[in-house]
Amino acid sequence: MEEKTTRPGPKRSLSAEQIVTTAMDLFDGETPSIRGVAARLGVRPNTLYTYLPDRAALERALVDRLLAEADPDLLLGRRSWRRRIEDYACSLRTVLLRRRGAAALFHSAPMDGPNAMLVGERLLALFTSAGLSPSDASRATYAVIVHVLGSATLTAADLDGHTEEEVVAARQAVQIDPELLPLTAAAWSTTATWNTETQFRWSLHALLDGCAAR
Amino acid sequence: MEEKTTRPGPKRSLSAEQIVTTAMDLFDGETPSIRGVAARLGVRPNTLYTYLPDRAALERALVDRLLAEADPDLLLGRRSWRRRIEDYACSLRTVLLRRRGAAALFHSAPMDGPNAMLVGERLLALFTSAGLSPSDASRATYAVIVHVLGSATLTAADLDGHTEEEVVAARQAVQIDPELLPLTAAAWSTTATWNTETQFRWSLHALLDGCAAR
DNA sequence: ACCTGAACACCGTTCAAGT
DNA sequence: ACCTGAACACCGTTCAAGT
Repeated sequence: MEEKTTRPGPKRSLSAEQIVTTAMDLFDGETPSIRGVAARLGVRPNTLYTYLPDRAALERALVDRLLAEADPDLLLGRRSWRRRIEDYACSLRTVLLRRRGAAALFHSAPMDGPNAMLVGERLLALFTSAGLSPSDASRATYAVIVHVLGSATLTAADLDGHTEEEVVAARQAVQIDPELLPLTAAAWSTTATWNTETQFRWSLHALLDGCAAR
Repeated sequence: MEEKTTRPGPKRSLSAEQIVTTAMDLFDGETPSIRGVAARLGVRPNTLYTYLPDRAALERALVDRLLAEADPDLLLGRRSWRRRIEDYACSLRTVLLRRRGAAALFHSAPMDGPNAMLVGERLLALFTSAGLSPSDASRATYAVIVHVLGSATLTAADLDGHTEEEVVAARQAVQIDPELLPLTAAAWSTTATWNTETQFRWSLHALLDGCAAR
């Protein structure tokens, strides 16, 4: 009677949770594949279909895990509403950059899991406390989500396993013809740092300024 | 002597341009595949490797075509700098939503083609005209790019072939428990419209406000 | 110089069969 | 109830061979 973990079923050697956990350890530049996860678990690919309807279900579960890994509690506490949003946003960015291929998941899987809803609720609370109407708070919430995911995805693609320093150095080395693209050439030292946390914070800051002004 | 199209080579039945053009017509929810493009051209998959080094090259070419299709000339003219940015941004969003699977391309392929550079230069000019320093103009440019691509990608995933109206109606129908998520429940009528052009314009507007305040 | 046949190492998914 | 063997319909890519 003590070994009933979730349901009576006794023969079950796996679980959906275990599959998702295994998949979380398999990020390496690609989204974990059904066959890859099965191989890691020492099982045939089609075995996973006992626990998951399809690959999309795995992806949705991974999305929710990643949101939790960034620690939604960073949205609580007594720091300013802006600080709390920035802290969670940076944490999520870090999580998505550490697990290569994680950012891309958010663009094929809907964010409707429990952690997504929790993060949404807390962002709404923060924007409401900043004086926004419920409707504007909702719009601001999505604006922040778009920024974090869009930025993390582009940066993940650009890093592609290299460090931030390497990528910035490589971009700095590019020569822009000042005849053809004068402004691009003039601003290139900044443009070379587009995929850094500094840029991420700058644009998030600008976005929050614009939202707060509503 | 009149049939030399680009180079002397006489036997060549294809060209990289033709391959990319064929791929442009093949968007349907997935990124066009090497094998799919080859089949459409009535040729074996490996034939394409005569013209393209790999799939990544095809994707980079498609990204630049899509940027051009949105019409970078919308960034010119005598409308206000904000209007011009919003017009091009909305146009690019429309292009990316019309060609299903197009938005996802931007997250695997670098934006370093001629049209990407042109769009960048023009955005820099607009932000400079708004009073930003070269460095801030560069940061604002990337913030806008992140917003447009992030937003278009999330919306493309959410639409998945359905119309905006259908998706909004489906989200409106979702019931949120006001005990568990009071703010989410209260703001749900707005949250249901996250993937609309109205939301897109709202958050772009907020972002531009924040950038202009620098 | 260009195109192909054949192969390699992958995918997600289905379905009938075994235990 | 769970797992598997075998198969299906796909991928991108390589390489030796044909023209």
